[in-house]
Amino acid sequence: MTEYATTRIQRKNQALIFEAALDVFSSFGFRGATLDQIASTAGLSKPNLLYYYPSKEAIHSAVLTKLLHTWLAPLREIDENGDPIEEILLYVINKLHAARDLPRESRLFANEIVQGAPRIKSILETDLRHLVEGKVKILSKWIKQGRLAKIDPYHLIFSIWSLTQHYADFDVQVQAVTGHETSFDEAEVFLNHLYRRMLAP
Amino acid sequence: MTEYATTRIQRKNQALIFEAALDVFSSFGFRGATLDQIASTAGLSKPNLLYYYPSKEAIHSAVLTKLLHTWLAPLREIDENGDPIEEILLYVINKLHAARDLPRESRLFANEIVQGAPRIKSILETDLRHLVEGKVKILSKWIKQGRLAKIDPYHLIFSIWSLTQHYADFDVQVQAVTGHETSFDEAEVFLNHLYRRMLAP
DNA sequence: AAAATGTTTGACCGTTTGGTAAAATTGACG
DNA sequence: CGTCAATTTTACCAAACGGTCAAACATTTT
Repeated sequence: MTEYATTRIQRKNQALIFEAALDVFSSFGFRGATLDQIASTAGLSKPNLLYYYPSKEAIHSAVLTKLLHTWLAPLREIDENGDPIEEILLYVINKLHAARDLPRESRLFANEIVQGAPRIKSILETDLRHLVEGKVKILSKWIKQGRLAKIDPYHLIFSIWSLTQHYADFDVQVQAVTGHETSFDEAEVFLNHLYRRMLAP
Repeated sequence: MTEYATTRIQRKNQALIFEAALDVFSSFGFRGATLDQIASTAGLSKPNLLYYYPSKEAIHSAVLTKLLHTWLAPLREIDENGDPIEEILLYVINKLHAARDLPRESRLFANEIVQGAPRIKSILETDLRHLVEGKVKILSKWIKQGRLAKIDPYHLIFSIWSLTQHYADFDVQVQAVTGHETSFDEAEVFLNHLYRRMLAP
């Protein structure tokens, strides 16, 4: 580790740690996760874990920052030149699929944010805020052009986040209430109806 | 405490503990909360706290079960004999106001559920499930009568939960993105538009 | 006021937790 | 193969944690 290049072993173990940390942090939150748990999930000893990352905070921070980009990717794809309703619906469906395919990532952020986002608040206030601002401008333009219903664009984005991530973050509740595995197909039909109806100018 | 009647001091301290526990558990989750923190928030010593409740689990459980009823009250109010859309919108607005006025309660459950609801799963699978089942029947009837758009009633209820609780549970994110205190008035306008549009038959 | 009951506290305990030090082991490479 | 760096392990530490106990203090009851 004194050199700058990463060795084969480093790459392997960092990948193991990343997977394990994502698993454990997303299941139990920062405080609820323990280094022993992450270490044993990764198949390493605790001191070996701390050979790669200096602290629990460092692991958590590394996982969060690495995933933030992935997590925000669908929003970036909203295209100013596309059809307003189809662009938004594409975003909705992409987010829904992300909730289905990446539930750990969703819960990782949910855990962090529901507890006040102490470790990523600054990122939310800068990167996320700027990204949203840019997309809000596009949405506002579409509304002004009469191509979209007159709705608050911020709340539109919040609604997409909450409706899609709900299926990942509160999956236990969804399953407890319905009595069966969450049907993302049903959810897709529902959200499709909801957004087409509400967005029509 | 050997008698069954509660004394003046017991009532006072139990109220203090309840408030403190709600504060701390809703902010940090079960694992993240500590007895010392709850005790000092309540203005009591830790052994004194444990004089009233036998364990941390017991405090958490007491708070959860006591609040569950309050938390589910708005759903109970959906009236079979009312106007479908107005009944649902009343529920939406009631839930939104609950998110505004009782954010700690919202986060308490959010924290619990996002981590797999280990301590209330059985309640979700029985009480909550039965309650929702009853309301789903009403919604289904309304749909069959053509008084409501053809949507999945389960997902309709999930959508209301997620859209309203989002403003309490992910408030830091909402504030980080908008740059100002959450406007529940704006949210109300938005949700009113959303549900009227999507529910119209 | 004395007795009985209810309440509070300080001192303490065992376990878990995040983290460290140094020795032992493994791997890379001329 | 030998050497040096990279990796892993064993043993350990201090702090924080949930919880206990017996003694001290209040309050109510007789």
